Formats: sequence, structure tokens, C-alpha cells
Amino acid sequence: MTDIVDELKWRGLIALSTDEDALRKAFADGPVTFYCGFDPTAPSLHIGNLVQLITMRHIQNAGNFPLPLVGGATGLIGDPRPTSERTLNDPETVAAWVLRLRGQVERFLDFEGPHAARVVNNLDWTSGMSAISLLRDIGKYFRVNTMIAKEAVARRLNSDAGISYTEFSYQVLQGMDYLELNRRYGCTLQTGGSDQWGNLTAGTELIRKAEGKSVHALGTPLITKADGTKFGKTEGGAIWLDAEMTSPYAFYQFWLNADDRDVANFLRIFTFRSQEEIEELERQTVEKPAARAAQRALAEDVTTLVHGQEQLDRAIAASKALFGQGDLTELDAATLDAAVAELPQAQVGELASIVDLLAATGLVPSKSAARRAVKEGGAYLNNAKVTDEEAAPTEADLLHGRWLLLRRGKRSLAAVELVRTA
RNA sequence: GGCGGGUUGCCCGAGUGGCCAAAGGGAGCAGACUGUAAAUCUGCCGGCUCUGCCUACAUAGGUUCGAACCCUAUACCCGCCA
Repeated sequence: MTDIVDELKWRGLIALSTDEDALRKAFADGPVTFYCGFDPTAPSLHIGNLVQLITMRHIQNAGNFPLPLVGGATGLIGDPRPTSERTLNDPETVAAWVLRLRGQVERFLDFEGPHAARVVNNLDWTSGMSAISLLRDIGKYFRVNTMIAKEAVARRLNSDAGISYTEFSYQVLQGMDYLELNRRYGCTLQTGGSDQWGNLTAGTELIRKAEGKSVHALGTPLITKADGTKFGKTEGGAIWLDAEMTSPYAFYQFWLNADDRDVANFLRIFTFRSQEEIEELERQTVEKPAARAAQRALAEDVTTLVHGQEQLDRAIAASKALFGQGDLTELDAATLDAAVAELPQAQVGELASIVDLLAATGLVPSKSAARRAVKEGGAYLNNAKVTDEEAAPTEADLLHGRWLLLRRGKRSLAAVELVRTA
């Protein structure tokens, strides 16, 4: 088996680490217990978190013990964002999100066998803790000078948003998590995004001071895109791992649309393919970019990982049907139904104007926007451009007597179902 | 507690009585070109029953023919001082 540090390195999953040689030695000396935290700041994890989950999986596959941590406590506090103070979520909401994230995390790691993972929640060791204990037993190890030097805090101190004591204290909580996991389970490695680096080192420093032990931290890089825009965001917002929040079809489409310049990186980071396979796909991207073999491989692997084979098959079938060059009216009912099921839908009792229908499906946010879309030539009915704002589909336009396929621009699709009331 | 500054459209940010649905930038959307890509160019970018009307410049009142701009109160934020 290749060295896990080398494995993570060629994949580009290591941006920062405490002491690489010491870490290699720790891995060589036997199984390492490691942790990575996920804060419940939303009802679902998103593809940014996927980097962490995959990193954990690689390390587990190399024979180590993962402790995925769901931040029931840290989620109540919120880590300092670079821009402004967070609004606190109420405890019931956070508790509900903890359960959801827990369920998601469990799909990515192996909870059985010789290197079984174990989910932990930092609320378990913080909820019963007194303020005095926090200040005496933990606070003494933290120097304010060090704390304000951390980038996340420094930026906020220099901004006019300032920073609350609550968020300022976040690093203390996260540092304490590492200490606690070190004491309970002998955890000696924490992984996380490099934007969390200050929080990761808060833990290693605390353990060095409190326990006199030297432990490790590993920061994954911020995922960047060639065009400079933020990774993981689309028109609709974040790409979530929850199928209700981002449909498997939309998820598949997201990866399929990866930039040529990014696709090889994404394959290394988000798939488990070998170096040779990825190099071959890279070659194909150069030789036959229009075939998008690398994008397909990426979309297939990640969709399978997150949603499973069955959902992937459906996403592919729908994509083929909807983006195929064939005439839509030639699609058989079963294929059409399946494809349409992947799209945002609207039900109408009667056929309205194209403008009303576009707005009804949510393809555009308002009727004004719908008019604009038509005016700009960006509105399509059953793959045919609509140029008249007043146009209204007729019975003859219904596919299989039931569906209308609306498109905005090149790739935003939605279906309208005519529901006949008896 | 005192004093000062601030709160503008998705974000940043101009505007300080009519010419303001509000400059500029960013983000976003569309078109051309393409490969459901990128880059580039062009257009759009509060809503509607769309040559007009409605809503909007923290909130609530007021002054005025007329207010994002003036006054009063309230809320929140920031800074300095105690």
C-alpha cells in the first residue's frame, strides 16, 4: 500500500500540515486515531464538506480510525466568518441539524470492521461544563495575544463589524475538542479545511501545553476554480449532499459542467480513481474536449458516491433525454416521465401564457424576468425558441397529452404538467 | 454611562430636498460564438394588469407642493472615552 501521506499529496489534499515527517512516522508506527469536525450550520452538508469526508475515507482506507465529529456545541457558537458576525441558531434547530448531519456523515465512512469509525458530538463534553471550569482548566492555556493573531479573528478585529466574545471564543472550544478526543480515544490527528487552520492549531497547542504531547494537524486546500469564482456555488446556491435540497440530477449536472481546466483536479480530489486513470482522462480532455470524458467520469463517480448507483442511472437517463438532439415528441412516455421527474415542476389547471408558465415553474423569479427572458431570446418551449411574449401553448404542444418542457437559456429546464380537473 | 459615526437594491458602495427605481463596481441572467466548457463581445438586471402604476434607501411618525436626502422617536451596529 502506498504511503497515505503520499497518496493525499498527489491528490492535492494537503495544503498545510504541522510536521509532515512526524506524521509519516506516526502512520508508519500503527493505526492513528484522527478526527474532523462538521458544524451544524445548515440542514445538510454541502460539497465543500465532501473534501473532508473523502480525506477521512482515504485515511481510514489506509488502516486508521476516524472520529467524525458533529459540532452540537460549536454549532451553537459559530466560527468567525471573515466578513461579519453570525446570527445564532436556536438550540432546537441545531439539535435537529446535528441528527441530519450525523446521518450524512455515516454514509461516507466504514462503521464496521477493524477500523470502524465512531461519530462523536462535542456537546457531550461541553454541556455539563461550568464557566469556571472552562476559564480555569482550559482558558489558562490560551494566550490572548495568540488568539487575536489568528487570521479569522484578526480580520474581524480590523473590520468595522468587530467580533463578539462568543465567536472569539470559538477556537477555545475547538481546541478543547481535540484535547478531549486525545484523552478519550488517543486521537493524534485532526484534519480540516485550511481556512480552519487556526482552529486546528489551537488544539495541537492546547494538547502540547496540557498534556505535554505533540500531535498532528492536516489542512486540506481551499478548492479553487480556474475562472476564479467560488467553488460549489451555482445560481441556485450551494450544492448540497441532501437529495431533497439538491436533486441527484442537479448534482450530476453540476459536475458534468466542470471547466476543462478544473476537471483533472476535481478527479483527484473527489474521486478514488488512480493516478493512471486520471492521467488518461486528462489526455482525453486535451484530445477530444467536446466528448468531455473526464467530466462524465467525475460526475458519475461523485454522484454514485453521494447518491448511489440507482440515482446516478436516473440522472444520466434524464440528461440524455433532455439534452439529446432528438425530437422531444419522439420520446416515449416512460423516458419522458422519468426525465421530467428530475426537473422542477409546476402543475397548472389550464394552459396559460408562456410568461406565466415560466414564472410558475420558478425558472425565472418573476413575470418581469420571464418577459425579459423571452425578449432576449432565452426562452424555449419543447426545445423551440419562443419569441412572442403573448404566446400561449396549445393542446397540440403537450407532450403525451400532459407535459410541457420549458427551458431558459441553455441548460435550465423545468416541466409543466397540465392537470385536468374533471 | 458619555460623546461621536453609521444603517441604501443580492453584495460592496455613491447620492444629502425635485433631473432617483437611485451613479459605479462585483455577483447573477440572456444572446452571439461553442462542447450543457472557458475566454471575448453585446444586452439585461425591484414588481405589476408595463408608454403607466405600485413598492423600495433600518423602523415609526413629522415638516414640505415634493424626502433616500430635513426633524423627532425607536432598534441595531461601530469607534472613542469613563
